[in-house]
Amino acid sequence: MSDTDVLIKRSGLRNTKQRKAILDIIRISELPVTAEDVYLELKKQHIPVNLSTVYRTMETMSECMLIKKLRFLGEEKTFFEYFKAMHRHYLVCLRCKKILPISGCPLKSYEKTLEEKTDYSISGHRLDIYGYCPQCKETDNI
Amino acid sequence: MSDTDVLIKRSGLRNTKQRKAILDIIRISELPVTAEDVYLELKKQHIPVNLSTVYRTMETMSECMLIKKLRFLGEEKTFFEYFKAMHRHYLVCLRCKKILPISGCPLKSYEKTLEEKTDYSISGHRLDIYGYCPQCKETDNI
DNA sequence: CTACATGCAAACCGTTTGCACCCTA
DNA sequence: TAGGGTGCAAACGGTTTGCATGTAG
Repeated sequence: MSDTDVLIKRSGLRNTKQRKAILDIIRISELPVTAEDVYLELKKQHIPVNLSTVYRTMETMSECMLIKKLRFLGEEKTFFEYFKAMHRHYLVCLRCKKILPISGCPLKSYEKTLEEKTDYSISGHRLDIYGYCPQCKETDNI
Repeated sequence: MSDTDVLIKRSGLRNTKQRKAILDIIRISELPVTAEDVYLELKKQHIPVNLSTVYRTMETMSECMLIKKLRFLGEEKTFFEYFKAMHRHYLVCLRCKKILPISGCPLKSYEKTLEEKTDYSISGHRLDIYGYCPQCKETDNI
C-alpha cells in the first residue's frame, strides 16, 4: 500500500484507480496543475478517466484538505497543488507564465497585527508576486 | 467637463454616455465592483446599456489603466476598482463575503529583496487576506 | 464621413450536474 | 450488497465575439 493509498483512506475516501492516479500526479508535480493538466497526464498514462471525474475528485480532495486550490491573475483556470503544511507563494512571469515557488512567507507577524487592528479572525492570505523572469525581462516587455 | 470626461479623453477613448456612466460608477464606489454590479446600477439610473458593452468597456479601461482587475478566492466573478496610484489590499470575510480595505502594504521592502534573490524584475503583487469579520466570527464558522 | 462604440444574439470555455451504471469496502 | 464513485451528455454562468447599426470627433 503506497503513501497515496494511505492518504486517500485516511481521508475517508474510497480508494479507486482514478483517485490514486490523480493524487499521485498532483503529489509528484512540483508546480500547481490544472484539472486539464491532470486529465491529459492520465490519458498519457493510458488510465481511462473522464474530465468530470477529475474535477469532482479534485474538488473532493480539496475539501478533504489533501490538495489546495489556487488562482493566478490573468489565468482563467483553477490550479491545484498538493497540500503541504508549510504554505508557499509563487512568483509568476507575466510574459511566459512560468511559475516559480518562493521560499518563506513575509506575512507571519503582519497577520497578528492586522487581527488586533480589525477585530477580524484571520484565517490566511493569498499572495502571488508578478513580474518578468530573467529571460523575459531582456526581451521587450509587452 | 467633469473629471471623468477628462480621464476618458486623456486615455484616447471616445467619450460616450455609457463610458462616462460606467467610469463614474466605478470611481464613486469605495469597494470593488463586478460587471454585473455596474450593469444593474446603470439600469437603476435608467441609462440604456448592454451587458456586453459593460464588459467591453471595463476591459478597455483596464487596458488603459483607468481601472484595475481583481479576483477573490471563491468568487467566480471578476471585480474592478478605480485605478489609484496607491495600491490597496483587502480583508475578505469567508462567511458573509464582506470586503474591507486595509491601509498600508506590508510588502514594499520584501519585493526588493526578492528581486535581488531571484533576478526577476518584479512588477507587483496580489495580496488578499481572508478571515471572519467580527459579526461572523461569533456565529459558528463554517 | 469614418473609425470607433454599441446592441443583440450566439458562441465560448471552464466547470458542474443529473442520471444510469459500476465497483469498493 | 449498499452506498459511494464514474462516465456521459447536457446544462450552467461568466465572459467574449461577429456583425449590423449608431454616433463622436
